[in-house]
Order: sequence, then structure tokens, then C-alpha cells
Amino acid sequence: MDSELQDFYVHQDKMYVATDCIIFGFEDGKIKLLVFRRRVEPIKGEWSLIGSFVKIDEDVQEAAKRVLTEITGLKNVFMEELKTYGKADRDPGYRCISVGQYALIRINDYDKELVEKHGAHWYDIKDLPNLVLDHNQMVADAMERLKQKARYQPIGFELLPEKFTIPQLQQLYEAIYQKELDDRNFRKKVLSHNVLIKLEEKDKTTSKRGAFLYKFDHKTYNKLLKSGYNFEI
Amino acid sequence: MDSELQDFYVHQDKMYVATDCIIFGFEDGKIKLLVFRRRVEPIKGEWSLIGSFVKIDEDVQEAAKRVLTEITGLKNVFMEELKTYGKADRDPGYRCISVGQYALIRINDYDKELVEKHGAHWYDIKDLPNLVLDHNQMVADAMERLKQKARYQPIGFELLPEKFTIPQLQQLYEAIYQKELDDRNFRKKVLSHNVLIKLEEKDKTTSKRGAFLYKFDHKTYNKLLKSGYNFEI
DNA sequence: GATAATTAATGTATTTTATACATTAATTCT
DNA sequence: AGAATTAATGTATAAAATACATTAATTATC
Repeated sequence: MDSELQDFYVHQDKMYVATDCIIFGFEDGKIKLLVFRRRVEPIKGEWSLIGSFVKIDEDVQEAAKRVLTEITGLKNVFMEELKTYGKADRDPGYRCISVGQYALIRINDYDKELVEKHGAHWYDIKDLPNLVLDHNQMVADAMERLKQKARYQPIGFELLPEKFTIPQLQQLYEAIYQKELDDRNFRKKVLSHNVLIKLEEKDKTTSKRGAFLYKFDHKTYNKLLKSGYNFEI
Repeated sequence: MDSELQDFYVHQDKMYVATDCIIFGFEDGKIKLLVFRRRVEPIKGEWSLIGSFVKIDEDVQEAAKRVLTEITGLKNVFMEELKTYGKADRDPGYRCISVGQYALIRINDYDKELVEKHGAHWYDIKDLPNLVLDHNQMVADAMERLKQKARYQPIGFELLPEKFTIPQLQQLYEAIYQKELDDRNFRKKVLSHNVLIKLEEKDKTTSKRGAFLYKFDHKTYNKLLKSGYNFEI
């Protein structure tokens, strides 16, 4: 019996705490999810979210950050707790609760080598494979959260490059809401918040004319927040 | 050394999972919180949220329900996960993460004897004592959640009796938002959703004229939900 | 039994925001 | 030079939010 299979039988009476990361990206107008081949028995080798047990002297949040950095090489990524998955029978191997945390990353920022080394793959959110345990549920919950949260907080920008065009931003929101938006009204609404800085440069990768690039203005946004303003897209 | 103090030293290397309940009520126009005298060492006897370790074969959610029922005698109470408190040093006694769950109860429904037996007390949310560990933070987080959530989902009704008047409902929302609302506009908005059933009866406890009682119409609300409608107050 | 006092209920005008929709602008490719 | 393509702008209409004043029903008091 190998040591992992041994664990499988030994630890039925011990409580474990794990964390799993629901890692979202945005590419080609589509929301994508980073998935991995599961590294431990049982069901080793199946598609899975990336996760880890929380160490005895480690904050749960730290554990999630650790995992994310190990895999992507990125630090300072937007990450937020989703919810805790605490069904007694959710994992056939251990009594293990898992704190789901979703992350939003700029898809081209991460260290591709690191990711490939871990047998990772970016799946279109609309075309996911079966994931182990309750991981498909976690993804569904995270997607729902993203949908709700993106409307009232400017977290969508975490999925775009630092510099982006209005049509790109619109594409992103269309992907999140799964709904087409009117381009004239979208632009009007987005710009009305005065939290975008228009740059001199244009992006010409998607059109002959080119579209002006913008940056999100964190400074102004934070100021506005303090004076009781409400972001909404 | 008594057995609880012994536990205190023995279990430093074991991971525990607990759940704590943030129990809200509404009375006299005020949001109130149900707090207890802590039952275990260390800091036994201090004001605390009510909680419990999650048993090895018990769902986390079940554990929270169990606690709530033990204390209040109530079942089928609105309860929702808030977030997980997972700092490694949050509890000096154990390595223990706690899943915070907030509950909304009709303050007169619960079994008063049960509550008194447990040394409980309803505190005005604006006038809380110091609670053990990170429990004040849990309450602050739960209050913030309630504030956010009540706006877009009709959870406020969970804090009112089955039958309530519009002025009562307004008082509740004023307490949640911590802000005065215009009575004419409030009434208009609330009734515009068509999810309140006007009864024949009046409540005369607060005025000579009396105010008509209403019930929340769950059936209609659920129908509307399915057809993509958005509740907002 | 008229009047004062008190809270409930209703209505309207104004401002703001959301929606629906068509044209012009800049650039590259042929 | 003109066709093709995506970006950018504007306007009219509908809907929703806000601000604000009066009337209605009832009980308590003189």
C-alpha cells in the first residue's frame, strides 16, 4: 500500500482544513478557469481545482495565497473568500472541509512555465470538464459571485491588462453577465464614473481605426468611495 | 489541572473546526444581537457569540443549525454563512478556524426559558460589550452583510413577525441602513413590488388610527424571481 | 359631543438615470 | 480613390428616484 493510499484509510477520524482556489482569467472574450490534474489519492489524475491543506500554523488566507503563488508565480492577486464547503461526506478520503477562494488574474501575467509544470489548463468557463469532488459546484458558486460582485465593485479590471480599451472592457462585462450590452450606453455609463484615465496610446490589434487605451484610476476611485459614492456597471 | 485547562495545553497541534452564530433580532426599532457567557476555558465567562466545534461526522451547516436550535428552540430559521475566520492565532487555546454564520430570527418566537438558561442577553447592536476573540469582528462583518443583502433580497422580513405594518417595515430598514427614509417614497417602493399581501386587520399598538397589517407573499416572490425580476428596497 | 392630538395613508411635480436607437470618424487594405 | 471595419458620439423617450404637503382615521380630553 503506498503512503497516500495508507493516509486514505488512516485519517478517517481526523478533521482536515483545506483551501481550494477558483482561478479566473479572461482571454478572447471568454472567462476562463485554471484547472489541474489532482495530485493525491483518491481520484489522482482527475481534473481539479488547485488546493492545499492548511498548515497548523498558517492562516487560511495565507494558505490560499501560497498555493496561488506556487502555481502561477504571481503575488498581490485579487483573491477573496467564496465560502466554506463543509459537508461531512464531501471528500471520500478525509474528513476535510475546504475554504473556497476565488482569484482574478491577468491571464498573460503568470509564469507559463510554472503553470505547465503543474499540468494546468485554461478552460473556457462554458466548456468545463468534470472536476473532482464538489469542485464544479465551487466554480458555479464563484461565477455567480463574480456576476453579482462585478456590478457594484470594480473587480472586473483585475481580469484585464493594466491598459485596456472600452470595447475590451465591454466584452469582459458581456462575458461576466452572459448578456450583450449596448455599446453606446455602456461607454456612457462607464465613463460617467470618472474612474478611467484616457491614455494617448491606441490599441490597434482589433481594428484599423484603433481604440484608445484607458487605465483604471484607483486613486480617484478610493477618494470617491470615502465620500459615499456607489460604483455600478 | 481541570480537564478544560488540560485541553488547553494538549491540543495546540490539532486543527479544530468550529462554527459561531451571529444571531440578529429586531425589537423597539433596534437591531439586536444575542450573546452568551463563554462556556469553555480560556476566558470562560466572558461575553461571546454562541458556537460549537463541528463534530467529525457533521456538516458545518448542520453544526450551526444544531447550536441555534439548542439555544433558541427554533428550527427553520434563516441562516447563511458569513465567512470563515482562519487566522492561525485567532484563538489562544486551540488552532481553531471558525465558520461564522449569521441568523435572523423573530425576536419573540424563541423559547425564552432556553435562552435564559444559557445566560444569554439581547444587546442593541449599537451598544455591544466586548466579545471574546474575534467575535466583535464577526458581528461587524455580519452587520455589513445584512446591510448589503437586505437591499436586494427580502431577508429583512425574517426579522419581523409574520404580520407587520408598513411603518414597522420602514423602521426595520432604517435600523439596518442606519439612515432615515422618506415614508411616502418608502411605502411606494415597497408596495410597487407586489409581494406584500394587505390584510383586513390593523395593528393599533403604535397609533390611534392603527396601521394595516401585511404579510410577505413568498409565492408571488418566487414566481417573480423565476421570471428574472429584481427585488430592491 | 366637539376638539385636539397622533400616526397612517395618499399624490404630484421635478430631477436623475436607464434605455433605445443611427450616424459619423479614423484607419487600413485593395 | 474607395471599400471595409471597428471606434466614437448624440439625442429622444421612458422609467425610476427624490423631494415635498395634505388629508384620513382614530382615541383621548375638555
